[in-house]
Amino acid sequence: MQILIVDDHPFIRKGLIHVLQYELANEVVRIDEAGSHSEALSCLSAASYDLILLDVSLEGRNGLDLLMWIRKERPHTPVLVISMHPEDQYALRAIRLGAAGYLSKQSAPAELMTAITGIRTHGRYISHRLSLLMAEDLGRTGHGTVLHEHLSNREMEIGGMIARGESPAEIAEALNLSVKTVNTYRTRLLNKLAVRNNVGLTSYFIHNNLIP
Amino acid sequence: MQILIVDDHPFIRKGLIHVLQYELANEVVRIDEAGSHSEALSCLSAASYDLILLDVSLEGRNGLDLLMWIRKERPHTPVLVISMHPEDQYALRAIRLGAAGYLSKQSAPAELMTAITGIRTHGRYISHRLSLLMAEDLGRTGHGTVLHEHLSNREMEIGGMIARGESPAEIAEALNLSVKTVNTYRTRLLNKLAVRNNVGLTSYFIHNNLIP
DNA sequence: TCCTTTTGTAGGTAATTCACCTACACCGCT
DNA sequence: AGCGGTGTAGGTGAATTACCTACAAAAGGA
Repeated sequence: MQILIVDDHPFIRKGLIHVLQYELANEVVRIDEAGSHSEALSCLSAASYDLILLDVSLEGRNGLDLLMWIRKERPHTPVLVISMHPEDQYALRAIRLGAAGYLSKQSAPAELMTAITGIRTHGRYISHRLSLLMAEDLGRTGHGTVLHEHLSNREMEIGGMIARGESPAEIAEALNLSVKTVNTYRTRLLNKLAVRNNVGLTSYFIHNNLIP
Repeated sequence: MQILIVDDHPFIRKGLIHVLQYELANEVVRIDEAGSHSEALSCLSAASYDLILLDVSLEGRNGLDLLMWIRKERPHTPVLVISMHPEDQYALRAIRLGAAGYLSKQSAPAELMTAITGIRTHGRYISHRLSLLMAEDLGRTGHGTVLHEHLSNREMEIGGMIARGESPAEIAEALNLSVKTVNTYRTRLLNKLAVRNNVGLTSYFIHNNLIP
């Protein structure tokens, strides 16, 4: 069994490895680690995996686009998304993007194994809480009570960066976009969240726990 | 050697334990884990420790008040603060509150050992980056305990208005000042609070309950 | 499937704001 | 008498914001 762990926190990687090695002691397991988007890409091009554990909050920006990449390029490799946010809107996004499961870092190590077993047998692992979230989400289709559910992934990503204090120029640089484009997203965010400026945006993101 | 790890992410706890056990293999080490404020308190009342590893971002943002408690009740137990934020304002706060060191979760596991050795020999571990931050901070704010303690009334007032989303022009209008003056206050606020822009200012005001 | 909306991208232009610097009166300390 | 912090404000150039337009690709609905 070959597993790839993508997370920019070395200690979390070690923790995951620790648990995996302990729990899968009776199997031949090879675990690779990637601490960044680009490391992940080189691992993926060099080897194939039976499972990828992916942290969505890679290096300040969104790991979801790595998930998208994986889903497109390696559609048969299951991805278990791990997040430091409590089970929340990221979970739904991840699942919609084709993640095989979603686990919060608050989870007990035992749940990791449940998730892995679930993925190996049914190809999916949906925690109880997550299924509730999904049901709720289905029931709400459309007229969202929560403004930010209508944000696209890109908007969410850029919103987070703005709310973390990065300047338009920095964001454009980091994402290889034009400053103009960043500004367009910003405008759309302000509209969708019904706020007037970056300050309102930041309040929104903080109060809704959209940023760490 | 007795170590207490306080972190609400089980995987980070496992990762830390993994590294510690590996690195301190030739010593007798006992490691306790606490996943919350209250678990930490019960560990602390039941045993004494040679070192505490503390995550500042415990659920309700209040890892720092656990630090305060420890400093008051167990002044001789060194606390190494660990955070998922990159080395930033939290670092300074933690150090001011008496932490023996500060480590970000992005750090390499090796740095954990450097930190622990530093703490055991000199009682402190200050990374290079952190020392730069501290110098910068001293040069800027003197020896303030709480950054916003040194805000004048006018600065506080205008800071609040900015953090509530009012534009410079509106503030000037409301207070019968020149936009230029508002801008001067803003600049002074950014310096005193050690933030880069209105977004940082807003985070500061929100997280410090300076606005309703 | 066809039509509409959303999303991702980006250009233009003008208004605002930001960054950084200077200035100066006043107030409270030492 | 002087020093540092506060309240006030001007100047200048850089950056950001505001508001528009545009268009291809994807998604979604009828």
